[in-house]
Amino acid sequence: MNAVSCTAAVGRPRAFDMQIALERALEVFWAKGYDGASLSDLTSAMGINKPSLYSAFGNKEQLFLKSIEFYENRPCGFFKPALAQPTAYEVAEYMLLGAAKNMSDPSHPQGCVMVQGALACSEAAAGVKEELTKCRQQNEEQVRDRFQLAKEQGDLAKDIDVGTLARFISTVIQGIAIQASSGATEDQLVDVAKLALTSFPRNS
Amino acid sequence: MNAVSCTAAVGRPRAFDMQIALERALEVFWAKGYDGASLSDLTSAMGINKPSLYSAFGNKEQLFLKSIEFYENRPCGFFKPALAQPTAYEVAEYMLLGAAKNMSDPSHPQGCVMVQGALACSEAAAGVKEELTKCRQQNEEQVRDRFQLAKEQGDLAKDIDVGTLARFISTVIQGIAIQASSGATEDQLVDVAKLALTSFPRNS
DNA sequence: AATTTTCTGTACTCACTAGTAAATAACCCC
DNA sequence: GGGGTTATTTACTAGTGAGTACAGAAAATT
Repeated sequence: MNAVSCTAAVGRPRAFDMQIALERALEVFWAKGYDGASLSDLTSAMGINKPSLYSAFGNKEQLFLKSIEFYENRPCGFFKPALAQPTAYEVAEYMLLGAAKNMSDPSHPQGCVMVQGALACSEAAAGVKEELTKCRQQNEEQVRDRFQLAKEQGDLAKDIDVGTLARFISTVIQGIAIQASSGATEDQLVDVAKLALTSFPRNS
Repeated sequence: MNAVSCTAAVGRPRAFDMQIALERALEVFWAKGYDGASLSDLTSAMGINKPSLYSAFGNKEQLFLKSIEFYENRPCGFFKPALAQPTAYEVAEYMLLGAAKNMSDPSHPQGCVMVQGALACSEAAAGVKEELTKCRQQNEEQVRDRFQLAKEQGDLAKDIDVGTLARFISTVIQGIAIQASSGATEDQLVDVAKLALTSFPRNS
C-alpha cells in the first residue's frame, strides 16, 4: 500500500539501498552522459549486478529517467528555492548565483546533468534527449510564469517581455553549466552571474 | 610537397573528395556527439567504406579532430569576423548576434559542435573532450585579449575586468548553443543576445 | 605491356554492448 | 519448519563497437 520506496514485505529483501544506488547512477550519467555511461560503469558504481539493476529500475533508459527525477528533487537544488524568492530580481539572483555555486561544487560532477546528460547523442538516446529538453523547457516556463506573476504584482514593468527574460536566465544558467563542466571555478562563475544580473530590469 | 589535401600523384587516385567527406563527418559528430556517432553512421554519411576512412583520416578520434578544425575554419563562421570589429561593443554584438543566427540555422545541425561534441562522455572520448575544452578556452582568451586591447585603446573603461567580460560572452554563447540545440528559433535567440548585450559596459 | 603504388570492397577479428535464463539464497507467513 | 515469493549470482545470448588483412582495381612510371 505504501507507494514510496516500498520494500516488499514478502520475499528476499533487497540487499542494497535503492536511493543510494540511484545517486551513484546519477553521478555516472552526470559525468559520462547517457551514451558514454555503460552498464558496467553503472553496475560497478552502484555496487550491484546487472539483473539487480534491471529488476529494480527496468532498463538503462528508465534508470536514467529516475536518476534525473532524483536530481531535480535533491534537497541541495537551487531551482525551487529560487522560485520562492519574494521579488523577480531576487528570483534571478538566487538562481544564477545558485547555479554558479552548485555547478562548480567539487563534491559531485561539474555542470548539470539536465544539460550534459544527452545533448548530442545516438538514436538510442533520442528518447532521453527529448525528455531532458522537455524538462529544461518546463523549468524555463516556470521562471517565465514567476516573472509574469511579478509583473502582475507590479514588481516588473509592464513593457517587459517575460518570455525573453526567462529565456535569458535559462541561457545564462546553461552557459554556466558548460563553463563549470570545462573547469571554471565558483568565483569565476559568480562574477559571470553578477554581470549577467546587471541586464535584469529593476524597479527600484 | 603540397601539404593541403594533396592527392598523391602516384597510385590509384582517391575516389572521393576529402573535404566533402570531412564536412559530412562533421555533421554526424555535430548531431550525435563523439560517443553517439558510430563508424557506420560516419561511413554511410561520408559515402565511403571503413578502410578508406582509416587510410584517409587515421581513426575515429583523428577524424573528429580534423572535423572540428574544419568547423573552426569554415567561411561562414562568426567568431573571427567578430574579433575584427572596430570596437569592443561591436565585437560582442557581432559575436552574440552571429551565434544566435548561426546556431539556429536549419541548414546544419543546431547548436555548436565545440560544445556538444563531447561534453559528458566515455573514457574513450576523454581526449576529444579535453581538446574541445582547450579550444573553447583559447577562443575565450582571444576575446579577452581583444577586450584588453580595447581597454588600452581607451575603448573600454580601465576598471573593467576583461577576464570576466570575456567569460560572460563565452557563457552566453554557450548557453545559446544549448538553447539552439533544444530547438530555440533565431528570433528568440536574437532577443536573448540583445538582452545580454545590455550588460556590456559602453563608453558612450 | 609490365611494374609499382595506392585506393576500394569484402570479410573478418575481438572486445564490449544491452539485456536475460536459470539456479540458488534469503526472507515472511502459515 | 515448510511453502511461497523475491533478490542475487553466474553464465550466457545476440548484436554492435572500433579497427584491420587481404585480394582486386585503377592510376603513374618505366
